[in-house]
Amino acid sequence: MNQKTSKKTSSNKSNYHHGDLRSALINEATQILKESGVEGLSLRKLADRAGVSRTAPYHHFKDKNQLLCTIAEQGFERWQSDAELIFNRDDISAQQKYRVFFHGYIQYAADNPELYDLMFGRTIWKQNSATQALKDVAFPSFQHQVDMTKSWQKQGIMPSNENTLRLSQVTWGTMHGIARLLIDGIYADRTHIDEMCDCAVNLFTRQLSISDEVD
Amino acid sequence: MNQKTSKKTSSNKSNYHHGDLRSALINEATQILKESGVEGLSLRKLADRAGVSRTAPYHHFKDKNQLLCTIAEQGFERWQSDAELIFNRDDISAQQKYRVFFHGYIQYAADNPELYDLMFGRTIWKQNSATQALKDVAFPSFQHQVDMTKSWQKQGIMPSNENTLRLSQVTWGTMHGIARLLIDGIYADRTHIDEMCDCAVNLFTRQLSISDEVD
DNA sequence: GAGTTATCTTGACAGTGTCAATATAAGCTA
DNA sequence: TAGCTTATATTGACACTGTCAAGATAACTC
Repeated sequence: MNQKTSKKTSSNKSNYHHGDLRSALINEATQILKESGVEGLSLRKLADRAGVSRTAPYHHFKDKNQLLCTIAEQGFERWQSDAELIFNRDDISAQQKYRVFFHGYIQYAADNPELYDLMFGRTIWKQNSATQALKDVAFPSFQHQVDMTKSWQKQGIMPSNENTLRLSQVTWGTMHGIARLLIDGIYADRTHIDEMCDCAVNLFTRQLSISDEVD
Repeated sequence: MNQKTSKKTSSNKSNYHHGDLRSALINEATQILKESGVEGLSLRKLADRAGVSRTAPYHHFKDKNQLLCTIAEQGFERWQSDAELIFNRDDISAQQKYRVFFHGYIQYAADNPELYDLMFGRTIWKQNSATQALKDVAFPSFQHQVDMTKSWQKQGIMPSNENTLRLSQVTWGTMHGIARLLIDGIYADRTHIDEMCDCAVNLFTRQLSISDEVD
């Protein structure tokens, strides 16, 4: 399929109007992002790929930031549905669930490095440029992590003597840190991801049977 | 001091040659970085601030990346000397040293957010653009973390049943993750830094007196 | 069929990194 | 001191970037 001619069924009168430019832009942008990161995603290249002029995207997104936020939104939604699947499993113990969740988080980041960078990176958050729509998806996702931590503490999987908020910040921080070191190219070797995750989970959940029994 | 006139003692014949442009550029660039991050650091603005033409910096740095690597180098050197001070203390126990080290790491990141981002961020590492000089400072710094972990295990501060490399990756990952969440604007509230650090240190070093005694 | 609105276009501007060609002056050698 | 070499700085240019303003086109509404 080439861009200029087959917008609508090829013999159509005109393609001055694209028809479904907004979603075409999102798809194309997600693709470019995957290929070359935020740095490689320019609106002009994007417009070109979609077969429209440079400024056409501005009729669907206020600016580049708004487009990026929209893509990040989708990233959160996808991760959240992945996580749901894990939490809803009833074939494994709660402790195993935590382990799978941890692995799943890192795997999601490793599988979608550029998307993860967009979701949690400074491009959006540092300059405080998250749209309301993005916040509405992201904040509950953060909160969910806290809720789950509380539940893991209650179930005796995590130490109950630590403050829940601090504990969830630390455990999330660990996942985030490992993810970042991986996707930013500092841990080059990805074959040890699983071992790293296991090690972390061991540290957070070990020895509970000895000294941190549920009350 | 203003830029154009007081390059050399003010009544000097000419200022076609700056005299010490290289270090002037590094200083000015470090300042701009601190104020507005990598995104806000342009070579043209930098040259302007230093009172030279746009392309003058290219006689001292091959390109923008090389300048950034030089600044990152200094960041590693400064952190390393900070860390040395901690490790050389003999007024506190080894376990307390680890706690101070952890807090110190996060504090360094929080105090120099943009520098930390440059040192450990994707700008340099993701595109594999670190200069040899930078690698020569950074890699030993990473390795040092592993060596210290081994020593902490031997001293019974950290669990000795975990693989040293994995353990150091996880503990470093945790520090890095907390640092990143802070400097990228995701943990807005910095008043809880100390509590977070304490929580993490507790998790990594707790209960050793019970079940993980040194052999 | 006329008018409104959504969509898309070209033109323009200021900003970026970086190359090539040129100018200046400092340093070295004879 | 004169002349040559080399380090340093300059202007001009190019290809990019995000984004605004003004105008063209076509779809939707009455």
